[in-house]
Amino acid sequence: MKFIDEENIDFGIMLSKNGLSQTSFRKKLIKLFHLSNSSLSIDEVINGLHNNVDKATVYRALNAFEENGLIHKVPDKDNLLRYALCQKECSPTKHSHNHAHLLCDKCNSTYCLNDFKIPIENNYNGFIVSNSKIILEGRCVDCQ
Amino acid sequence: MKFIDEENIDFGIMLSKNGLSQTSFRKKLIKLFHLSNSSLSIDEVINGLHNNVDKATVYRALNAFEENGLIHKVPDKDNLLRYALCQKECSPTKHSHNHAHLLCDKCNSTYCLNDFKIPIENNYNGFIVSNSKIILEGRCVDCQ
DNA sequence: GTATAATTGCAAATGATTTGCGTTTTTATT
DNA sequence: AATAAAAACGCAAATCATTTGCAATTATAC
Repeated sequence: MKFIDEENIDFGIMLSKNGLSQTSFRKKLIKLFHLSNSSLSIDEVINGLHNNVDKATVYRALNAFEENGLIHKVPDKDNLLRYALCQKECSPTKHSHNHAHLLCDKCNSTYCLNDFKIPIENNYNGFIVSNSKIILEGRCVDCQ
Repeated sequence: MKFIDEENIDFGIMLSKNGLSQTSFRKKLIKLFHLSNSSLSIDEVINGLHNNVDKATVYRALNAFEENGLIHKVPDKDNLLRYALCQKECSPTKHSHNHAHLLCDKCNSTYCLNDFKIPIENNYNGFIVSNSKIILEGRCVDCQ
């Protein structure tokens, strides 16, 4: 449950700020993510947008959103991509997702564990870490 | 670098112990993983097996190995699957990969951080965690 | 050894994601 | 607010990793 009043967000301006064109489709798309409190699969995105939308357009928009730091990808248990809003600290040039995702292996719901801080170093024996993906698989409350 | 003397391992018996048939192909395949100290992509597997092998057969064997707890899958930065040997504590019924993978985003080399113990709980607000995937992306020593 | 079950190899199917391209919408400029 | 340039859209077709069907071969169990 998010406690942001979505009514007060101007999604068009949000898109512009991130270097993306304001189209009615993309405004609906970014709003959909803000209304959802977990990640979305392609099909969930398409179902969430009542009107009939073209998958290629959705994929292109999702990739544009990702390249511009608005969303990021999370693979589910079958390695299919899901998409989730980025944290505030993301920017077009640097994605930082140093937080865990809880992924239900039954219903595929995803939740961000924003307060879960993993003690990750920058350097492991000379390997330089620039990004981390932590996925905790299991069962959500509804699926146990 | 692994310090196991691969000459002393009977890969046929290893397969049988894990409920897999001993075929000459599968013995070569499990040996290839033991000789490698990182994860392998499909193409790396096929190149590693001199003889010409059928991709479908490789995929089937890899899936069988995974179902029987010998290997597990790690997605690379493009979400393509790579395959890596399981730790000792894996069994056919339960995969436990509570360790991190270092994944070079240039050359796709993968390394296990076996001594990296992440403080993961069993339960986050009612979500029951049964498995964790931690992927640290960055640059390996050779690619910096 | 022989029968049953599993694996192999080949070709074809599947399914998610991407691409080409002509049309429409947005952005930047006057 | 008109217009030219750039980006996005929508449709169909292409791509590419992975899976599946099936007949032939090999392994396992009795």
